[in-house]
Amino acid sequence: MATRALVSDRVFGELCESILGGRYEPGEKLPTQRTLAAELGVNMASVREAVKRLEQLELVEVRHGDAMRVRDWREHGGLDVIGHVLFSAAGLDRSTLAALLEARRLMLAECARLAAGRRSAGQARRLAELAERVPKADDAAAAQALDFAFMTELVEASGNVVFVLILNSIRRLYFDHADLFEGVVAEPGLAPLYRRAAAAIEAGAPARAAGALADLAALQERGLLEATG
Amino acid sequence: MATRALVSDRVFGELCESILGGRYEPGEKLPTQRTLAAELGVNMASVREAVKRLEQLELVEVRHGDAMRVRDWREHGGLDVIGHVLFSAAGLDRSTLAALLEARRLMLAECARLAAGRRSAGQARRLAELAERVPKADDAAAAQALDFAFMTELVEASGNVVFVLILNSIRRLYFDHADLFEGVVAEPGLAPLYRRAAAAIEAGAPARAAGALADLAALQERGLLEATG
DNA sequence: ACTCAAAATTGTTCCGAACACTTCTGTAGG
DNA sequence: CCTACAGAAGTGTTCGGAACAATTTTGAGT
Repeated sequence: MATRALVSDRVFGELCESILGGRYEPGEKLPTQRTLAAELGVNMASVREAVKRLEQLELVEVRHGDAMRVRDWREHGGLDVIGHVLFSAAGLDRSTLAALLEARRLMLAECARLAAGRRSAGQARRLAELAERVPKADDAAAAQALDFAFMTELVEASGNVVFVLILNSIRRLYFDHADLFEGVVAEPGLAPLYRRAAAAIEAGAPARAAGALADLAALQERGLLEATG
Repeated sequence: MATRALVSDRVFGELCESILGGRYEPGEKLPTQRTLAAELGVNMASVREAVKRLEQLELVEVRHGDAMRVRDWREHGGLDVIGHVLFSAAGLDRSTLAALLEARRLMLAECARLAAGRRSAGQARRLAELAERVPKADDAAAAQALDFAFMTELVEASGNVVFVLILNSIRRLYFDHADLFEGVVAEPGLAPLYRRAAAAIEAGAPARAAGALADLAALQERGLLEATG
């Protein structure tokens, strides 16, 4: 039984789209909370809960006694905003997708470089195992899950918590819209690259590890951009 | 006139510390909203607003009809969580700071590489200008502001919106705790590196640009870690 | 034209109630 | 004895209204 969507979530979604969709200029006043509640036919408390989330994302600025104002997400928004600009009402934004994949590729390559110097024995073993299992996955969903498990282990092995958190932000997009990301595992020729990466990390060869990950991610990138284009 | 802290902000802060401070195991039930409201002596609506922010950060999972449960921030938390783990109640976490600076260095180097191939004429000019102005800053605060302006322009020139958003997440730490980050501009010998970086980007030399930024960031990193150690 | 107090506007917090969903419990039926 | 189901209990969700606090606007008085 699909539980009914929360009222505050609906309000959040509407405001999010209005702001990210450019229906408000940065600095422009938002309608008052009372007005929003009346227009949307909901209680003011629900509006406030939605506003608190927008405030957490730094999409709006609220000042007691004054109006709420929208902020320039490109200037103040954090990484968690990316999902909302990738999938706006207008559909998938391909230039944002390209940027996302490029950033992913560069960061994973750097993580591989770090991992080659820091990975524990267990991490090296698990990476090797996952590299073998990814190509053997039954369907796209399983392959995606294994691919992400591989990347998660890789980033974990880099020993840098910041990259871990960045990957977490990306993971949400990956799984919330799994169908759109099937392309990352669709390309043939990926299997040897997983193995090359795992081997280089186990061998403690930073440059080779980074190269392998860059190649792997670039191939996934190509496949995905073609699939969605 | 410092406006009094909001009730929901106070609740948010307390819960945030409890969760990030490890006072709850991942998956453990949180007290009920009614209980929290009673214990903290506040209204339930204020608790809910705080919870919505925690939910946005994916620090808690709320299920209608069931209890609220804390999530493992290391597994689900996005980049925006970093600030709360860097500055917990126990003070500044130096290992997290080291990770942050390392990730910053690697990403800025990659941004410089991209920028060398994509920067507009105006961006190249502004980078060169900022490179000249940074060393001439009157005090630490001004130097920090110029340093960040330089990095902002650099990331902007990389043409990748994901890196822009990541930098935004980092900027908050930078400015909300400006005193702790004075070290980034304290090191002598930074001035020529800014110029080298700007020149390489203007010349369209990716490898040189990446190298210059890596050196620059590494020097800042050293200065900051020494200053806070 | 300027100053300052009052009014209007807007966000903030509170209270109490009703509703919706999940889990627990105890009873009836097998 | 065990299962299945209805009811009770527990918890999050939404609502309506009221009072409070901070800012902005207004207007009277100088």
